[in-house]
Amino acid sequence: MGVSKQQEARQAEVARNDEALLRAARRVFSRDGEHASVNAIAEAAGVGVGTLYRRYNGKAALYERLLILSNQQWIAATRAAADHPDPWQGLQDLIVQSVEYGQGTLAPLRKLTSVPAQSVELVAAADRDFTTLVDRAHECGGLRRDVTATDIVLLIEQLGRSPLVEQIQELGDDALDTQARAARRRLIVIALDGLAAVQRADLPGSPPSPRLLTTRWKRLTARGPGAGHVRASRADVL
Amino acid sequence: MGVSKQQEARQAEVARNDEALLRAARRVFSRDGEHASVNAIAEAAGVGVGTLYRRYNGKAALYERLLILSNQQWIAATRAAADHPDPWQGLQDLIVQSVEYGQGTLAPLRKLTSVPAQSVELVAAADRDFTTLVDRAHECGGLRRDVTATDIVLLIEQLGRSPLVEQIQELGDDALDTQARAARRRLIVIALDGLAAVQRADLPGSPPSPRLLTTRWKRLTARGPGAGHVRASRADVL
DNA sequence: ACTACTGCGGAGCGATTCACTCCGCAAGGC
DNA sequence: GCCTTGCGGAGTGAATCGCTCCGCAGTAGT
Repeated sequence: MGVSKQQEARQAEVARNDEALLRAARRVFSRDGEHASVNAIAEAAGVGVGTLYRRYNGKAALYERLLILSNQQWIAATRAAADHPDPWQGLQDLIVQSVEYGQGTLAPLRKLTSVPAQSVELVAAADRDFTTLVDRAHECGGLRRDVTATDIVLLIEQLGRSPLVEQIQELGDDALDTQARAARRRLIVIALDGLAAVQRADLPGSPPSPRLLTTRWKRLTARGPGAGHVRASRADVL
Repeated sequence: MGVSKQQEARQAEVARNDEALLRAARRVFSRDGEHASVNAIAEAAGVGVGTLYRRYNGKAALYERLLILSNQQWIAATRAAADHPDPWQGLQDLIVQSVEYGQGTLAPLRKLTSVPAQSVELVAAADRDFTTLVDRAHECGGLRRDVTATDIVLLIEQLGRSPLVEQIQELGDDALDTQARAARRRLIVIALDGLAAVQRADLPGSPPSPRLLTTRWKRLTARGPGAGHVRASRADVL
């Protein structure tokens, strides 16, 4: 019954694999929608498909697990926001947090599974809390009055999927990834400023490099020597 | 050589088919990215695949055509915006127009084809015009100073793909589609207000119906009688 | 009435990709 | 030496892919 240090290390590795799987699954499901394939998920997680199927009964089960986690995130985030002394600041934090988590990005896959009934009532309650929070943000003078809770939910969904971040993620360059996320953060702040009733703070970080618009068109796999030069241009795509 | 009225009517129908094809192709490519299939495009356009292949050599050729049209839209839009007497208003119009056109949404398919060289230089010139426009919008006091041209391009791409609009489009309900687009328009205005240096106008239209969040989960095809009732809930997906 | 022509839908083709199974391997415990 | 645990990925039939091609409907010409 004793648990050796090796066993602990092994279990830790298992847990890391599991987390990588869930993270990769969320990314691929979000990016590819109903066309997401288990092979793509396993590859993105850096594991074999066998590992995926040892933990989940199939694609639908994995998706359902992600749904539950996402619901939990929403419930926890609304609760935390409601506890914030300043409703408007609490709402802003909630928006940033939810956008960066990708709240709402799993939507197009609902054909895969039906609702996990275990959390549907909790989510409904969280939605009510959220509406209350929006009302309080109105009353405290922080949130502009012509914006509704529905507007904000739509805004979160709208910002959750970022073409820039998704495309740059495929390049696998961590530094670039950080830049892309920082660039999106600026967009979020712009939107938040659009939500504000009054004053305005500076945009965070330094301005995004225009290279962000071109670097992502680089090929993932360098081909033979001499053919590796690819002119990147926004004109490639639009 | 005389052209009869029937022939004219026939050609008009052909032209309508062609436009439906392009419109559907843009929608499907934008929604499904690299997983977009020609069958899906033809079905969305309401034509057979044969009709698609009579006009285009293949998927790549169709995509390339869309790229060229998109480039032309960008070139024309930047030119028009540069001609606007008020740079800030011209920029705002450009943003709204480009977002609703879906400028930037074809990006993930670049593997299909290489750049259509015919317009790459024109696009580069349009990009320069755009940067100039942003500078002028800064100088005239309309655009907040810490926002760059890159920020705005990213913003256009970010708002171009709308989960709400895409999902509701699949329902095929025109009235609902109009509502969804109006709701997105509000998000655009919120973002534009976040870009503004000073004052602020009211959000356009009436607030979006919360039903927008649930209606889109309805099944597309009603099943047998008695099984048609589907509880729609945001909890289904997040 | 008959033929020629045009634009069309979609059945069908081989090739590819899908979700999923299963087996051999590596590494530590006993 | 043998068992257990966790793993990667080749292999499976089924489904879907891009694309071709044929039969059909409607009109013009004779």
